[in-house]
Amino acid sequence: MAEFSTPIATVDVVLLTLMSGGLAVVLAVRERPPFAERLALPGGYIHVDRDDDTAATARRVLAAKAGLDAPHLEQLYTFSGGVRDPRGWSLSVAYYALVPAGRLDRVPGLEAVPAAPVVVVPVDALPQLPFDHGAIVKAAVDRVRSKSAYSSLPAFLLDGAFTLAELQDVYERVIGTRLDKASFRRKIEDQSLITPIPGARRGGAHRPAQLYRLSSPTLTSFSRAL
Amino acid sequence: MAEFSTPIATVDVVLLTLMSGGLAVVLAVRERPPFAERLALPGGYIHVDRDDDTAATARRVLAAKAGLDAPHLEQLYTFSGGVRDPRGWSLSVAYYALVPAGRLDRVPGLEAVPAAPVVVVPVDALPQLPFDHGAIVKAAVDRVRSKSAYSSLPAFLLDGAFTLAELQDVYERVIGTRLDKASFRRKIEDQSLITPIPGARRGGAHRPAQLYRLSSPTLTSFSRAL
DNA sequence: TAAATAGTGTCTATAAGACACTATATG
DNA sequence: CATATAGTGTCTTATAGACACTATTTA
Repeated sequence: MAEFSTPIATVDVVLLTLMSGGLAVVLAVRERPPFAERLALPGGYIHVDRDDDTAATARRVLAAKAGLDAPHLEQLYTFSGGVRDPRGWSLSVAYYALVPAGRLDRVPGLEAVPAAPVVVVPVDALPQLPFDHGAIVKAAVDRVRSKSAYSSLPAFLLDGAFTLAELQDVYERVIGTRLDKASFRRKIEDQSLITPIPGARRGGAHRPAQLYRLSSPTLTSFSRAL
Repeated sequence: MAEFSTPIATVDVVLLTLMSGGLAVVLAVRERPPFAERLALPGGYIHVDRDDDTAATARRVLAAKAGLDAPHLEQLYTFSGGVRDPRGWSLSVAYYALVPAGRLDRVPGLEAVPAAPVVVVPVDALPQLPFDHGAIVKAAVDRVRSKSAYSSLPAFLLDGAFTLAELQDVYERVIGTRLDKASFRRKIEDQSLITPIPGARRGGAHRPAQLYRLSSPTLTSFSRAL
C-alpha cells in the first residue's frame, strides 16, 4: 500500500449531444461543495468497491445524473495536479459520451429550467466552469471534431435509423463545415460504414429517402478525410 | 475529502527507442514487491508533495530509472481496475516517451547485462510482463505507429541533425513498411516539417547529403498520410 | 406539372506511388 | 571512370470537391 498521501481520484464525463446549432454539453448542478449550486461536468469519486474500472465509474455517473444507460463512451484524457481542485491534489479521468438528442428529452427534469438538476448548453456558448472543466470540455470537443473527419463517431448522435441527408447534416454540424453531397455519399458508401434497411424509407412531398443503420454498432475509422 | 478508500495511483512510462530491427521498449528490473526482480515498465507512485501533475511524475520516473532529462513525452491512456495489481484497486496513468538510441547508450548500466537495472527489448519480442504492462506497451506501440503516419513523431527518435534518408529510414522502421523516396521527400518538404542546416552535409564515398533539423521542436501533424 | 428532396455522372485538381533519370562525392 | 548515395522529373492512379444532371414522390 502507499505510505504517503494519495490523490483524490474522480471521473468526469463530457456528455455531448446535438442541438439545432451544433454540439452541446450536458452540465449538472453541483449538489455538494466545492462549488455547490454551480454548473459543472457530471462526475464523481471512483468507488473501488462498486466500479470495475473507471469506465464503470463513468457509466454509473451517467446513469445517476442523466438516466442514460449505454451511450457511446470513450476515455478522453486524465487531468491532474495540485491546483485544479480546492480540496487538494486531484486526478480526474475524463470521458466523453455521445447521445442522440431524443434520448435526453425523455430524461425527466431536463432543459434549461432554472435550478433544474441538469441543463444542455451549446459548446460555443459555455459559461465559466469550476475546476478545469472548461479545458476538459474543450479537449472533448476538439477530440470529437477531429475523430469525426475519419470515423463513424457522429453517427452516435443519431438514433438507429437515418437517411444519408440526416447523416450528412450531423457531420456538418459537428465539424462545422459544409460537405459536398456526392462526395459524402461516395465516401460513406465505399467504406461500407452503413447498411440500407430493406424497404425502409422516409418521405415527404418529394422522393422518399432510403433509411440506413450503422453496419457496425461500434466506432469505425476510415482511411482518408471527408 | 473522500470518505471511502481511494485507488492506488501510479504512473507507468513506455520508453521507446529504435534498435536495428525496429521499435524497442526500455524495461526496468523491479526493486520491490509485487513482482520484485521481474522486468516491468518503469513507474512509480504519484507523489502529491513532489509532482505538479502526472506528467511531472513521468519525468521523475524517467530521470530516476533511465537518467533521461527531457525526452518527447505524451500521455497515452489511464488503465484501471481491481484486478490489474495484486495490491488492490489501482489506477495507472500511462505515458509514452521517445528517445534517440544514442541518448540511452550514455546511461550507465544499460544494455542487456544480466541483473542490470534496465534493459532494452524489441517490441516484437516482448517477454511476459507483470500487471497489464503487456497491454500498455501494445497500446503505446499502436499509438506511435498510427501517429507516425501523419506527424513528425518518429523524428524524436533521431538526434538533432539528420539526413532525409535517415529520417525516411526511421519512419520505415517505425511503421514497418517501405516508402517511396520521392514521395517521402515531397511530403516532408511541402509540410515544412524540417529545415536545412546551412552548410551542414554528411557524406561518404558518394555525394554528400544535406543535414536537416525539425522546424518545430514540438510535435507537428500534417494533413494526409505518408 | 410544379416543387422538393433523393440520388448519380462526370470533370478537375491534388497528391501519392512507381520508377527512371540526373547530380556529386570518393577511391 | 566506377560506384554509391543524393536528389529530381514525370507518368499513372486514386480520390475529394464542384456542380450539373436525372429520379421519384406529393400536392
